[in-house]
Amino acid sequence: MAAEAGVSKSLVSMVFNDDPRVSDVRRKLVLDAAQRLGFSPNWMARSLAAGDGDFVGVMVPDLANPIFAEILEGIRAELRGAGQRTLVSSALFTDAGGNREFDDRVLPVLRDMHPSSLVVIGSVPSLDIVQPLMERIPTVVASGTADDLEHVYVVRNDDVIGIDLIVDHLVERGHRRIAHVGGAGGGAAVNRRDAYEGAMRRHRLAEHIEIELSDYTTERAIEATRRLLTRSPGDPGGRAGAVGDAAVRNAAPTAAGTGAAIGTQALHPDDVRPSAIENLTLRPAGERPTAIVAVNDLAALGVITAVEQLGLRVPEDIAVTGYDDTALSGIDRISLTTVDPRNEEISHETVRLLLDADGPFEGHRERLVIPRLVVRGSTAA
Amino acid sequence: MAAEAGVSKSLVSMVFNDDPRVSDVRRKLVLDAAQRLGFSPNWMARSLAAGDGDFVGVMVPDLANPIFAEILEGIRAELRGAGQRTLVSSALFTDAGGNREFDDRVLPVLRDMHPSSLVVIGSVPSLDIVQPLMERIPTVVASGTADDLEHVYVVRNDDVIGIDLIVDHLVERGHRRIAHVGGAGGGAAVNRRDAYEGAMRRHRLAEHIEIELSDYTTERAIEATRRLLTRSPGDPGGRAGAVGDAAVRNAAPTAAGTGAAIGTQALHPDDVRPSAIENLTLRPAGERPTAIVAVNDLAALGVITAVEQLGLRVPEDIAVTGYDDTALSGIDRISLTTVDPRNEEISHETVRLLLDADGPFEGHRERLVIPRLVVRGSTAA
DNA sequence: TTGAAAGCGATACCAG
DNA sequence: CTGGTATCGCTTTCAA
Repeated sequence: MAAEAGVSKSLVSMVFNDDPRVSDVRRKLVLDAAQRLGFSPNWMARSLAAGDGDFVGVMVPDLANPIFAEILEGIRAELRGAGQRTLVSSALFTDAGGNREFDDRVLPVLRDMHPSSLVVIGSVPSLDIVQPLMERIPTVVASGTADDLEHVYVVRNDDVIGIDLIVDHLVERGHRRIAHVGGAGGGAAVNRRDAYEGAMRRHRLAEHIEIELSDYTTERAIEATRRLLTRSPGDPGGRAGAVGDAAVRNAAPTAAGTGAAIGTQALHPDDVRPSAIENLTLRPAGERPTAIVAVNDLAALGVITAVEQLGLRVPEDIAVTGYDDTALSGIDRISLTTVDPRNEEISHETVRLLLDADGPFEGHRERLVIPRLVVRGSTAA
Repeated sequence: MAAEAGVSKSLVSMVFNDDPRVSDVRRKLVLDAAQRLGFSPNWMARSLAAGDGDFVGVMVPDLANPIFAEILEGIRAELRGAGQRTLVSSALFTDAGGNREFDDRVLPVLRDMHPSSLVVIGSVPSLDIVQPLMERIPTVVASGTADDLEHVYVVRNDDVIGIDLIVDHLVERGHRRIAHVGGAGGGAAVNRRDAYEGAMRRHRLAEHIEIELSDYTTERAIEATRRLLTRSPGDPGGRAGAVGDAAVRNAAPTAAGTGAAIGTQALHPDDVRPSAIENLTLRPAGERPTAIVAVNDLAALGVITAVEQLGLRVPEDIAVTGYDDTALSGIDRISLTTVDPRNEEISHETVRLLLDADGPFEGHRERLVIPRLVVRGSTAA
């Protein structure tokens, strides 16, 4: 290559590194020769020698989750716009039990490639495995949590505001017995559950707080909703036993209880339709909730499914809300009232932070994006 | 590191490469020292020196598409099970116009990393950019097409069988005027359209062949269905003018016509609900199709939406089928009859081929997976 | 078996 | 601007 251009190795290197000290003549000489030979500098060698991969590493936990995919594409687009090279790595995998784990064969690769900064999408289990990396380069967690983690910036939507919008909306529509399906599965679930309780108290509806544990999946939400709305024959009056101003019932121990499956997408409700459904007795209309706030859209789908399988109608008998404003909720047949977490804004802020930063972040910071209520048919008057 | 263990550099290298020639004593010596120092060989340097990255590169076109995500996860799981390191790279991006293009900043990186084999998920535009790579290492395209491309193995479901299953099923249910929405957008669309025509002919229903052009998106399918089922006031009798045994009407030139958006997921039908819907007149019941075969599930969703917006019912007035058996179709509220392309099988075959191969493939081969019909409510009797 | 030396394909620094 | 040399962190060949 150096020979073809009739120049020195160093000059070639300088040209490809946009060194301002090379003359236009020489530059063209080198570039032309490169064109002729189809040469482009070996990225590995460069990265090895320079100690900087010159790219943004993006770690995404679960590509099957449309929310993460959406944020990912947003970030990639922004980064591209900023002239940054982006390498996506799914160093995470889901094992047989549905748990999410690091692939420790892939992680070292990412480290050795020397990303100049790091984006983690979603809450990752045991983020501390990437800790050494985060201490060296600017890292931001987009749409996830990273409690107490130093040197990390978190950009996410404000779940408290989002849930407030939902509850306010339902109360405005006249609902008082508003229940929550969610709370399990880590990540935003806890925030949303707390926000639900807070909003209910704010509206002086503390006595109607009712939480049925479910994670982000449609299946668990179906089960939770069934528990919420029925009373098994052998359990007469069981619902009346709630103590204090909050009735929290725990799910039977399932795989979901083991901190599994953050936002896993698994939508086949067919699989869980129980033949035992006739054995279940509905709670009386005057006692059961008239509205259910689901932790996310996928769970809301489960809620709707369960409600209808129990012979009730949405929204006439029970209003349902989701969270995330996934493509799902916009479908006519679903038409789900939900919260738009403004993922574009999250992507945008994430990239902005990354580009502004040089060197790792100091301390732990959070940037909260204001979400937006999207009213649809599932809460129609 | 070599110092810590009190051995030479080469010995360390040999240990980490599982060279059988090192003594157990020395091996333990090195491994212990590595443990103490938290050392692991630099992957880049190794790859640079050895000229082999020792990993499978996976290129995925569009992470927003749940089908690709599903196949990707399947492949990753299989590869992991086989002890292979997998690096996912989305060297593709979607530009402002919705077109899918290669990110030529990322591609060289993948090349320089020396993947030992390559998986391309979905049909990639201008696959020839990766050609030099494919000629060097075994490459298989999973669930996509790669016409005439040498040195490439293709694993995909058999669209002809899939569509045959669909049409057979509809005919069995008594349908005769069966239309098709699809044909545009590249990839499998053409196969499915041809298969539709073939199946119709086989059933002696050639005179009822009716194809309304749409790509894989919900939006285009809504538009196509509207065209299919209505006759605008200014176009009286226009439908009767079809010549020959096949009536193919072209979509008005839209962005979709430019070969854009293969399988893009964009499900917000809200955006396209036209105020002009009242101006449209339905084709008479005895003339319009009683069943619509959509090119995929996303499009089927559009078909359902359009049908219902026009005041017709699914399946009573018009039966609808999809393709792909995405999570969507399993939802109670949707309950779409569709074809399961058996993505697990595709993932499995893909990995098997990859592992069996050493060196690039000779010629161009295809492995067809037999799909499966999934009957649901959208074609209920 | 082991260890020393020569690359892999660049960058970085230095004197010219 | 040049050209030579050291370096990045490892593999590989080859003598000992």
